Order: sequence, then C-alpha cells, then structure tokens
Amino acid sequence: MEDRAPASIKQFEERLIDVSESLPKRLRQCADYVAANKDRIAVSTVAEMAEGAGVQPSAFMRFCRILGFSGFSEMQRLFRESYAGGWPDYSTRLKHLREKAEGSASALLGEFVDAGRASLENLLKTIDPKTLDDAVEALAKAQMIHIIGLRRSFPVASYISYAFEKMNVPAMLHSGVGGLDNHNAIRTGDVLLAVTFSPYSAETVDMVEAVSARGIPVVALTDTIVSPLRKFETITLSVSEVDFGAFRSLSATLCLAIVLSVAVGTKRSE
Amino acid sequence: MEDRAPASIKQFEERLIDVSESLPKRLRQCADYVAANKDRIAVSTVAEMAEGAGVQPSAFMRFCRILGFSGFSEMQRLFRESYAGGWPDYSTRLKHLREKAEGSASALLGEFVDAGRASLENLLKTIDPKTLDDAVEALAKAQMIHIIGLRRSFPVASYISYAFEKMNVPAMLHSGVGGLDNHNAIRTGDVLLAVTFSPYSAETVDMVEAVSARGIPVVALTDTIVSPLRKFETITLSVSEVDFGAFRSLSATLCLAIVLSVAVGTKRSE
DNA sequence: TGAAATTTGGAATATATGTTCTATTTTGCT
DNA sequence: AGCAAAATAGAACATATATTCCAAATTTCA
Repeated sequence: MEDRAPASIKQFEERLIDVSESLPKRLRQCADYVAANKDRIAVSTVAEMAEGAGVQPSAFMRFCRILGFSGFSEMQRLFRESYAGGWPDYSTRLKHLREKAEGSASALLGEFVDAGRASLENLLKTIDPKTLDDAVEALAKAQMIHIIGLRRSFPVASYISYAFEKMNVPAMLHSGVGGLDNHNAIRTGDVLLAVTFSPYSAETVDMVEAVSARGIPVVALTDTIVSPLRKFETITLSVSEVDFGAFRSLSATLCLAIVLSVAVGTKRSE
Repeated sequence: MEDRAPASIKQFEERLIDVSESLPKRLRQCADYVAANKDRIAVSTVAEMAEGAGVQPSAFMRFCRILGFSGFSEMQRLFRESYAGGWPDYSTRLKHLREKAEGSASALLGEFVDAGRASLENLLKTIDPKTLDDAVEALAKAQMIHIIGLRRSFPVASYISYAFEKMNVPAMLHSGVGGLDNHNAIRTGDVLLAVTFSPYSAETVDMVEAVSARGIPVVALTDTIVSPLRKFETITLSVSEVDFGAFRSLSATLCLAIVLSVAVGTKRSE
C-alpha cells in the first residue's frame, strides 16, 4: 500500500513506529499486539495473530499491507528467515546474564526477575483458597470498601483503588494526604481492606484496631502470619515475598491485589 | 504408528535417538537432518524439510509418524509451542475466562500468577541492556529526579518514589494532588522519569513534551515501542505486560522499576 | 535366483490458511 | 442533523501445504 516492504527487523520496527501514530482503532490494536509479540509472527497463522490482537483476520491483513508487505505471508517470511536458531532458554539466559554482567544493571534485572518468579510460584502454594473466597465475599458484600496502605504498601493500595474505580466498585483510598484521616467515613456495612508489610506503619495498625473494635469486617493483606494485624479479627491473606537485599519485589503482592480486585468486581456485577 | 507422540522436546530427542538405530536409508536421512536442524521445524514446511534432508515429502511424513506423531503438523506444533515461550496466549485465555465468568477466585489467581511469570520472563528478552544502562546513568547524574505517573501508572511512580527516598536519592513525585502541577520545580540539571501506559494520560505526555522541549533529559517507562512518548527524545524502556481488560498485571513493570531504583541508588552512592 | 516384504517416489487429494470482496458500521466534516 | 469518506466484519474465494495412495523400485531371505 505504501512504498516497499521492510527488509529487516530493524526496518520493520522503524516502520511500525512510523506508522502507528495515525492508525484507526483496529489497526492500532494490531500494531500494539505485534509490538509486544514480534516473536510470535514467525510461528503463528493470521487467524492466531488476529485473535491475539482482538481483530478480524481481514483487519490484520490490512495492517500487513500498511506496513508495506503484500500480505501476511510476506511479513511472516521476514521473521522466519531472520530466525537464526532460537534464543537460549530462560535459565541459561539468566545464568549468562549474571556471569557476564556482574554488578551491572542487567545483572540486577536478572536477579529481580528471578526473585519475582519465585515469589509468584510461592504465592500459589501459600494462599488458602478458602480464605481467598472469604475475603472476596466479604468485600463483595460491602457497601463501601475503604482501602488503607501507607509507605511501602501505598503502591498496592493505590493500585487496588484504581482497579475498583474502573470496575465501579465504591471504594475510598485513605492516603492520609494533608494529615487528614477520615476515620468517620467508615460506617456500618462497610469493609476495610488494609495493606501492610514489615515494618508495619502505625497509622494502618491503629485504623484496623479502631475499626475492628466497632465490629466492621477487615480484610488484611500482609506478610507472614505474625504481623501485628493478627491479633484483631481479620480475614488475613498473607504473602511472603522473596526479598533481594533490602528491597521487596511486589510481584506476588500485586498479583494477589489484582485477583482480589477482579474477583470482587465481577462478583458484584452479577 | 508406534505408541504416543512426544509431549516435550526432551521426549522428542529421546525418541529420535531411540529410533534412529534401525532406519532405512531415506528415513535415516530425515533423522540426521532433523537432529542437526531441530530449530527449523517450527518455521518450515514439510516440503522444505524434505528438501533439506534430500528426500520426498512423503518420506518425511513417514518419518514423523515413526516418531509417534500423527503427521508433520502435530510435530511442528510441538516445536512452535515451545518456541514462542509465552504460550498459550494469556490475553486471549483471560478474555475467555471472563466471558465464561467461571473464574473462581483461586482459578483467577492461577491465571494471574502464570501471566506474571510469563511477563517477567519476557522482560528479560525485551529489555536492551544498553538502554537500561543509559537510563541508569542519566538518572544517576541528575541533581533531582522528577517522577510522574498517573492513574494506572501511579502505583509504579509511587513505588519508585518510595525506593528513592529510602536510598537518599533526591526525588520528587508529581502526583497532581489538588490539581497543582509543579512544572516549575523542574530545573536544568534535573531529569524526568515518566511512567505511562495505554491509555496514556494526557498530563504525563504534556509534561514530557514541555520538559523535553527545554532540553531536560527524560527517561520513559512505557509499554511497547509505539507509545506517544516515542516522538520526543527520551530514553525509552518498554515493557510489554499481559493485561486483563483494563487491568494490568504490573509484575514486569514493577520489577523493572525496582531494578532502576536500586541501580541508580547504588551508582549514586559510589 | 525368484518370490515376498519393504521401501520409495511422485502424483492425487484433502485440508488448512491466506487473501479478497462487499455490505454494513463508524467516523469526520459541514 | 445529514452527507461523504473511511474503516470494519464476515463470508466467499484462492492458494499453499499437508496428507494419502499406489505403482515402481529395492531389499530380504529361502
């Protein structure tokens, strides 16, 4: 459609960036999906690529032509030919990375990726399905969900807050901006979702104590079972995250946070 | 022909060795060629493989059956699936899951854990070490690091902000609380770290545009290479993450965020 | 050496996959 | 709001590719 077809992956990428500024909806989806899944082009059919991008095969075809190819086959040929023999698998790649790049940013990346994967794997083993269901049910029944999580837990709390908003779940994030803590906003019929990790911030623990004394249900997202929240009557989901140095990779925690949000959101919309 | 088809590359190799002792001439050629060119199976046609081995397509077909497959296609599927790493396609799987709405909380958890692990693995493949180093260096040299990331990117921005604070790196989080945007706080010698994902929030893009026009370096953390930040001169780290409708599992993104924070922190303290 | 069994080549067929076409929907503009 | 242009979905069509079949060639063994 435009000039000639890209002759290398590099040219292909340039072309993709070039073109994707001004693309209608469906074609944009193609561009996004392709950008994120270049490696699949070599081994997939148009139908698979189209489904992945969430469009019709014909739309994907148009996309190929906009990129300068005569069709999908020609585009695929480029990727098949440049496929030199596969990357090393994950574990060898990781090993390689650490050895040759000791102390560099890339080596760090390897470590954290590894830690994250281990944490996620561990999450599956440690989460009790029953407790998870209980938490979802409690939150789904709430008139309003109050979320608190400060300092290192704040990213998690703010993420949950965003997710709830998107799913039309009434929720309020207690961020303590300006030193205002709106304890009184929490009313009978509401539920508190508290997120806290060692070292546990006092404000969060205080809030849980106060609220739980009033008989309001509390769902807690915390590390290990010895957290200070344990002494109150809470539904406790504990996540043990693999640390690297002093830094906590939040992979597992955020994963659980999404699950909780989505599960609550879908349950409420039923 | 024989018993059942190999279910993994490992099994495939064992089977190949097993069988190749007692093979007639043409089939032996197939075995030899395949052993030396396993990687081509994923991206070739029977005709191509047959030609490579110096036999007729039909001979190659027989060879596939002797290995236990129903035909070439089945054998190829094995290699295609193991090639593309992150199979099956999580975004479509999750889409189906939501459509069928049969996702119990635990099932959801499984899906998201898988998705997170795939995203992390993918991160290793897509991040360019050179770009990562450049980003670390730019940030390490900054007098002050300004962080912006709104809406869905806010958890990431706030996490980075927390990490920098803990490492005594001068940083300022532009959260837009109260509608105040402190553009003027950004001065020569500073660096902007912008986090944004589709749909890209206008405020972030605007800030990048304004700041980059003033010649201030910008490091961008974004998804795919086609994000709107691309048109400015930024050091772009792109992360492709599996998402669930409007929800992004931030595993890979946060992992990169930690790496960036820690690398910058240690570099500055040297 | 000759008959039976096995292996092979190549054409015929079935199937999967890519591509095109057009009615319908959406978008952009006055 | 109404019109023209662009974009899209889905089915129809064309092509590439896998698979099967069988006659011819080769091997095996008495």
